[in-house]
Amino acid sequence: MARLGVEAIRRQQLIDATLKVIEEHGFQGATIGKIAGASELSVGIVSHYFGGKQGLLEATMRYLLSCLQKDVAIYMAGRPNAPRERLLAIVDANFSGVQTNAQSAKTWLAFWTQAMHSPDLMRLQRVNERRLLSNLVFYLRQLMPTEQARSTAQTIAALIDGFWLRAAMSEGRIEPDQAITLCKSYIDHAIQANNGAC
Amino acid sequence: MARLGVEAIRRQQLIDATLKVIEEHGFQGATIGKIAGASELSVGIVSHYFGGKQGLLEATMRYLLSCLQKDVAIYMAGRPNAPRERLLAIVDANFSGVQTNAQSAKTWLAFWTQAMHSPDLMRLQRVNERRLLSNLVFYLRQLMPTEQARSTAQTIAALIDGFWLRAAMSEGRIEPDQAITLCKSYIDHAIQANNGAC
DNA sequence: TCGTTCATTGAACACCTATTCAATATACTG
DNA sequence: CAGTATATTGAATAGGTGTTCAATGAACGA
Repeated sequence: MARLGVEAIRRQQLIDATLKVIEEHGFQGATIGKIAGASELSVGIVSHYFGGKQGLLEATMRYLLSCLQKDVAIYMAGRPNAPRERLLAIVDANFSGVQTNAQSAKTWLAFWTQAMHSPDLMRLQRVNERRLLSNLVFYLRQLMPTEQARSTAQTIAALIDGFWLRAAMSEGRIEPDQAITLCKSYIDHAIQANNGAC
Repeated sequence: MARLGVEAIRRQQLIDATLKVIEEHGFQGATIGKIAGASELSVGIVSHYFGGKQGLLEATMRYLLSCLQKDVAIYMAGRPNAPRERLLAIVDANFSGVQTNAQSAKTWLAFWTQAMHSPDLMRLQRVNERRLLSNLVFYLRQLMPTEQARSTAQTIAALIDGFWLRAAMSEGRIEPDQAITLCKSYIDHAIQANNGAC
């Protein structure tokens, strides 16, 4: 085995196991013992690579955020460079996680809840939120006045979060297609309202 | 002391203490010991009146839901009986909790998270969700076609949840006024779009 | 006043969790 | 093949949690 790669492999093993256990047993039921069992490693390895449970949870959230960021990049790369197309790509990317894994919404919600009492997690969450907002504002400003762009961005962000929340609550029977359709519908309405149409 | 009223008083004491402790220490940090301390009662009383910690948490969520329902009734009573007014009242009611207590959003989020792994809490959450949706659809149908009313209701519901989530995350620096304004703005846009205006 | 019922207490208990660290296994080096 | 460093283990530990229940306190009726 590649000696230098062991650490990276083990870390990812543990992060994957953490996601799996949270999905299955919830945030509260995600114990070191269960995570170690799911990763087929020992309980001691968590402290060795992450300094403790908290470190593993932070790393797991960081991983989820990086996946989201990567999805945004991918969806944008596959579309023409026009403001409206960029906005729709952002919506698609933000719901791609729901499509691939219905349970992942639960994990996000668990992290959000945990973040309120953990400054480190909260900071991560804030960075992600600001990135989404500034992304939205950037493209909306090319379609409407700055002030209105800001309001519309806030509304789109709330809409995305709201549909995620509903997806998490609906226990598998989610319809991300509907959420995407409604989000895009709102975006087009907001654009048309400023296009001087009529 | 009124002998027959003791039970009701104690139950409310414990529910109030639960809300206070969750606000302060989060859902995970809300232990029987802390709740008992905050209520100035003993740890044994929880099992006596609620059968255990889980029972107390369910009763607390039930209490929050009943408060929300009461708020909706109050805000509706204070406005004229017109579809648009009713819709705006629903928005106001759903954000009244944030205004009075910035931290209560955290408690809601904690309950949502908990609900995913507790069938009883999930059932309560579903009932509440359906009530909000059917309420919205009822009034929207008087302003637009049924199909569009359904979509708009879904969007409004997601918008409300999304702004609640952002309120919970923003750690006190929330601006419910802005959330209310944006929700109402969306409602008016949706109504005008179907009014054949232009 | 005494006896009875209801309300409340909180120490004792059993259970669970994260962390630690000496022992062991594994993989590289000379 | 030693020898050394690294990687991994998992039993032992310490701390914390919810629940129980015998004992105590308070209020009421006869």
